[in-house]
Amino acid sequence: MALTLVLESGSSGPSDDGRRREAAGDCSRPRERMFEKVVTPSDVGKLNRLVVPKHLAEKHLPLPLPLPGAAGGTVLCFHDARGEAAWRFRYSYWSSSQSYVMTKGWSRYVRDKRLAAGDTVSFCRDGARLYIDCRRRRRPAAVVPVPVVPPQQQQASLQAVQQRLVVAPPPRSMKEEEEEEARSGRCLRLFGVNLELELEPEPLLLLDLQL
Amino acid sequence: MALTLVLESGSSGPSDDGRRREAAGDCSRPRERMFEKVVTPSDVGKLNRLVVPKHLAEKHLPLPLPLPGAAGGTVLCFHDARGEAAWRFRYSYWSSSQSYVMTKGWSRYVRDKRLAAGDTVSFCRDGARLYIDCRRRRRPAAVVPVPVVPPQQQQASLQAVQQRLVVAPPPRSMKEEEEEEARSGRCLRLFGVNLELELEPEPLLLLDLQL
DNA sequence: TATCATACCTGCTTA
DNA sequence: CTAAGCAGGTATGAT
Repeated sequence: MALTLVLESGSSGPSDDGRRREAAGDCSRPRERMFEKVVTPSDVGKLNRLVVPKHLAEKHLPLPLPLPGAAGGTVLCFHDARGEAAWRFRYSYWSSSQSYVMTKGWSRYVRDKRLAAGDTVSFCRDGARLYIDCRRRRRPAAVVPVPVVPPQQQQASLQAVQQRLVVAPPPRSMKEEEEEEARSGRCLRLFGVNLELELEPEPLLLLDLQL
Repeated sequence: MALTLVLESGSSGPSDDGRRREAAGDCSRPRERMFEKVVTPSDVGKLNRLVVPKHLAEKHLPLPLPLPGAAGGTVLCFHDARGEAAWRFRYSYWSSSQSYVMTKGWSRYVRDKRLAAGDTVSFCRDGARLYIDCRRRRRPAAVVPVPVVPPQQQQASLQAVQQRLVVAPPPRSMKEEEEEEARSGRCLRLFGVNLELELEPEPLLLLDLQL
């Protein structure tokens, strides 16, 4: 269950491009931007693979060996936008479907980042170093305008909204997830609730509340 | 639909081990018993492979070459419990899943023996000679005790029971199936009904009635 | 083109 | 909690 809260941002005017990208998880810090993809349901589903559009793959990524089996393909190592973690994906060409795919390791990324259809993954490079990052799409959930209220009343407002929600089964390790989210900067912990964070073109603060 | 009939055995005292094993399809005639496996749906399905539990494989079977492709694996030749037929299976180690498998040839065995999930395959050896045998699982159907009745009343009893059963769709070739079953000694044709045969530790005659 | 066979892969499950 | 085993898959070449 997801709910989008729209709060008026305290900042005035359009935010600068760099800060917005940073908060949105776009990998603009590394030098060379390669490509992005808005992931499909298949990319984040049970097929455990990401299809890399052919023209992008051939333009930006090293050619994987077209051999079948373990001899074929390549293992690509991507760094997190913060350079902390490394993600290893098997990268192959599937001759049957004439397409380039990330296979092994991809499903873990989907799970760890809780990637959903419509989200965007972006690939960058800094010399030989590869980077991956992702950002949430704007959810098509109902937008609930929340009036700006004094801080002492905010908790009460959130609780009122929460009471209208059905709580989904909790993830395996709540603590782990919260910590990961907090570190990634894509989640804001507020009033004991993890809030997903997105910045819009408009000077709004969009909070995706995942319960 | 399956029904288990329990009849008191005419023989007195515990039956001798050899005869019981023989009737159950266990390969006790060859000297050294290796291991058994209750086959899973995957083992008899379209994956065309039998997973050999690792500890059993490493204890009893020769180490297959761990190379991929035709260079890897071994071909193992198994004799029927009667020593008549020989079954050749490719035996490999799949490093990706860390498991030992019988591949090529296995699906033919499944088909020829009409092996189903829950059935048991047993592997034995007599020196260098390898044996394979299988037996039907005991169906998890309700056990219906049938009192011992004079032979002239038995047919009537069975018919009375049959009337309470729902008849499942017939197998592909009934005649072929009956002949195969009769030859294998794993089925007893009685009153025009094929009965699967198992012997229990108790001096009971257990009949699995498959309708 | 359909089917089979090999070799990959992965989420559960459990010790 | 972690790691390993394995049941159940997919991908793709061979036939």
